[in-house]
Amino acid sequence: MNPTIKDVAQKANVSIATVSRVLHNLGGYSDKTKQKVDQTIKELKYQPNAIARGLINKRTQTIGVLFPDVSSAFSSDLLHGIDEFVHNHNYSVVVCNTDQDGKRTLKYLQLLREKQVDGILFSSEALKKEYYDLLEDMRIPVVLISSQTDFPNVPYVKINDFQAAYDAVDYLIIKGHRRIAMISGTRGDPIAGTPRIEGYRKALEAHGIAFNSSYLTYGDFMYESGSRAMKTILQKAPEVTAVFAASDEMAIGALSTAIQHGLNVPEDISIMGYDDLRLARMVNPPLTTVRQPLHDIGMIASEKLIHMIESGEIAQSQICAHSIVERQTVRTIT
Amino acid sequence: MNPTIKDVAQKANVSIATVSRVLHNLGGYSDKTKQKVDQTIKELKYQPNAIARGLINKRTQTIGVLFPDVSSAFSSDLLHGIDEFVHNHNYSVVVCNTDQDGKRTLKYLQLLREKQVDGILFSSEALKKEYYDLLEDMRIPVVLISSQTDFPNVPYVKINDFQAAYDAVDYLIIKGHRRIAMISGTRGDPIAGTPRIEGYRKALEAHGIAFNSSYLTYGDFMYESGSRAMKTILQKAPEVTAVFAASDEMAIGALSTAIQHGLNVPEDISIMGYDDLRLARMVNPPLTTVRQPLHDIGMIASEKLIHMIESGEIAQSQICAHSIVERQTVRTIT
DNA sequence: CTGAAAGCGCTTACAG
DNA sequence: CTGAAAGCGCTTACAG
Repeated sequence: MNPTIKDVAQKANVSIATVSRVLHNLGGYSDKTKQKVDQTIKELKYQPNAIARGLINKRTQTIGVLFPDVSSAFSSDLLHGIDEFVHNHNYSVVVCNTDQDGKRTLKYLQLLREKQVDGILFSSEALKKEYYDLLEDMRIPVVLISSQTDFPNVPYVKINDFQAAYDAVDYLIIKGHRRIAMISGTRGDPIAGTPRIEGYRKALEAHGIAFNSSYLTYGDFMYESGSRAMKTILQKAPEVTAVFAASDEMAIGALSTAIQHGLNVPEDISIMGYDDLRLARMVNPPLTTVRQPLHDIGMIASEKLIHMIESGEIAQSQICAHSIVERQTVRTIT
Repeated sequence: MNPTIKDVAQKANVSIATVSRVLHNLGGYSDKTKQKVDQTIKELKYQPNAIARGLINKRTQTIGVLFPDVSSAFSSDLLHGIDEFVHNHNYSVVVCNTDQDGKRTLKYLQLLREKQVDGILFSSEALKKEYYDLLEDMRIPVVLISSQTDFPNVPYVKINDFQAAYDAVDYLIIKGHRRIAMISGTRGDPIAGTPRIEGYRKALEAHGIAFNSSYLTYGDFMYESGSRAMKTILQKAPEVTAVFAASDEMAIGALSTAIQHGLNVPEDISIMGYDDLRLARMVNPPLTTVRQPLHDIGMIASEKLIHMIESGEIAQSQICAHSIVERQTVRTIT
């Protein structure tokens, strides 16, 4: 078996207490003992057992991360930021893929509790009362990512979805578009759905453009749904000059469909996305979109969570800045 | 604090040994005690502490996963398969992003050792002696994903890279192409580099086409490098009718560059990728590519690892089937 | 059918 | 400066 603290204590002729002390630079030992201990640690290739340590410290130095879909580009950008920050601060991350399935979410929350994670990052899903209650019970900090809640003590980090959508549509209008369709995300989604629709409507309104309900379609944020929505738009509202999609994936689905229907983008129709995934730069033409700084959001959320873990204080929610990234899918109408 | 086994024992008027027994359905207690215990567990909302359990069982029910880049589409497809299998078998996964940096790899391996993971999934990187030695020391099973090794007792799961590249180029040749360029991955990469180049060369050879060294360029698997390589090809070898890239990202980079240079794909130039990421379907035109079943590879590797953990046996390596996915970036030359 | 006790590998007062 | 001992929350022989 791997050597334990006992083994090094024996070999170095000291007590395990002393070994523990030099391990943690706690002082209270002579230089000579320190050297002896350090050396036997090396000889034995001793590495402390984090599990034993966790049991006694009631800290596992690990945080749990819940994603609705780990394999989405959205999640992986976030995960990258999270992983970076978390590892640099001596924590590890265990990931759970909830598959936007309420049952699994609850199951995973329980699992994370058993594994005694020190905190939880909860992404892209509304925090149901059921979850909140369990979380309360667990007495560990949580921070929400790209989501929002009114429950006390659970901070979130996200962009202002209303404003971002507003700005996107405003941008389109300023470019001369007036007949603008929207491909929204999941109908009724309180975070990434409704507020973005509101932004769309208010931007139209601010420019005196009447809202046309046949210009509003729904998808589920994924590529295929963007394709489908675009077909509907092309069929029912061919006069539209621009479409704003509530996710890059849907925008790209719309792009493909437009091209397959023989349209040129942006000459015949303009398309604008939402997210600025790595994807957005890769398609042809490169997608104009509103950027969520996902990597940063992941880092900031991690920072807040770790701060809460270590200080016991409640972190403030944070609204990150979005921006419009101009590429080549929107044309100016004169 | 959360209730412990002691709390339920007290409240149920039994010993902790008995609680533990009913927890594990070990038998050796009356129906009445079982009921009493079950009920107090519910009342107290008791959940066992996996850390304490791990300490004594020397099993943490968690596996470590090392990726060179968690945020790549490649890794996330893999991760999805891994997460699915692993959670269904009562394990959790902690992910580590090595950033293709040897130092971090070693550091993470050590971290995973401290955290006492039961096994490790090591992805997309060559297993250096240094890593192997440490892994030996740790005495836990490892399986390699999309990689390969001669070290004993470490199985891998991947596709046959030589054959897959061969088949891709063979496909292109059968479609009538003879002047075929290749955008290889990292020069000297023993897994995803050299074998794919060999496949390219052998396929040409088998059809009596001379290898032209100016048709072979190098990238690093990423989008930007594919763009750059394509520029070189367009400039130095404009007579080329098809390009085979060793990753979808590079293929898509090449695609974008071709289009930006005013070429039509596949009319003016054909492009073929490698991987079949979700991306491949999303671009325009949709990318013809060689498919690696990444989700399945993730699941199979997880299955092998867990089998090794639980049985102590060494799993067999496995070569998964690749296939050619015909989409719209390759034309037939007659 | 049930409980007392040892022990997993650590940390941390406490005493000297 | 150093060590003996208790204890973290469990599991598992062992004894009855």
